[in-house]
Amino acid sequence: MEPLVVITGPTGVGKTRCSIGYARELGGEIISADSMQVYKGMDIGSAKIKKNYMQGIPHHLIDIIEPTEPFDVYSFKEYAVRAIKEIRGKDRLPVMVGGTGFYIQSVLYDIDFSEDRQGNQYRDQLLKLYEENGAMYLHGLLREVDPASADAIHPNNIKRTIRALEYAHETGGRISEHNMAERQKDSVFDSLYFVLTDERSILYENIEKRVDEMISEGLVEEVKKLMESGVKRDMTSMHGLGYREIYDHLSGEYDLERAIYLIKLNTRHFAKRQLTWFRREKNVIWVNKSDFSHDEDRILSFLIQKTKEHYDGKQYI
RNA sequence: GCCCAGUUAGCUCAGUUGGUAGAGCAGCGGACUGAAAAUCCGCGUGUCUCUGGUUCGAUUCCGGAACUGGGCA
Repeated sequence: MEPLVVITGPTGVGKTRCSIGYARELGGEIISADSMQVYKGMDIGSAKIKKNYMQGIPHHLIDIIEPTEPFDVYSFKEYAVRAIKEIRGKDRLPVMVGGTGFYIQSVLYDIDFSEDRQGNQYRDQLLKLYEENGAMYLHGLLREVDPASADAIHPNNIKRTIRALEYAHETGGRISEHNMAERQKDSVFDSLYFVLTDERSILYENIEKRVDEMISEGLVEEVKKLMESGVKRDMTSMHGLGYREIYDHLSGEYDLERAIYLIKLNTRHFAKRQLTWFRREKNVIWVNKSDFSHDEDRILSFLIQKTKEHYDGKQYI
């Protein structure tokens, strides 16, 4: 099996900083596992690493598409698998760094998303049905084709209801059965999964600080520019934290102070959700920064030591 | 100094005709397999400021104190 290191954790914990030293020490290249850093022109709000901080370490999957384009796990997986092959071709160590747990999972477990899709006609049709008849109606449709999914998905969760219906429509099968099968899979890589974390209160303080920094670095200007270049509120890129709140502020929904409050709040909620996700992942190595007195060097040597133990005797590093 | 009003969850407040209390937000927990920084679900965490009194029983009624806000001096 091919090696793959994952360095993840809640937003603002310091993944990016940590990853540079790590990759440098082990001859690695970084694959960003981040749903927003793929977009060009979205630098400040996505906390994208600056070129001069990369220290020559190659970074993949950053700035690969326009903010007007859609992006999803399926695309991510395709790009990521290609990048891993390329890195292994150079006999270097792929290090996946980022906070999008779902994206990491798709690669690690080689989740099958079936064929590429042409357009969203059926999805739009379902959305219309929902708008006209409500959530219960849509959920009722799901119950007809896939009762197990109907039991598992709350009627209010329109997105997942639509996806389950879409799956049935496209494949003729049931997504509940598909999911169950996918869940049985083991990692297809010889992987090492690190989750950086910290005490909740420190995490939240970091988030607040970081949001203030983003504002003073010009987040509002960045969003203004995106709006001028034709980015719309319902595009995937505008689902990004910080972007949507500033977008709404610039559209006159509320003042900047309120926008900043909301960014901080929503980012805290997000960090919490990330932790819930990682708690569920199997075989992860938790690295609580408080256990290392926040000493970056100690944390780095711990990661490196763990890596050497894990890949001991193998050629990767 | 005097006169009002207030003091209940982390915050803003509701309420109990006397039987130890509940909303919103915050917070916490969870789900997630083609939007995932998305989407959705669940959970009250409390010396009812303190202190006497009346009462079987006081967060609630009465007295006093403290603090906060406003007014008059």
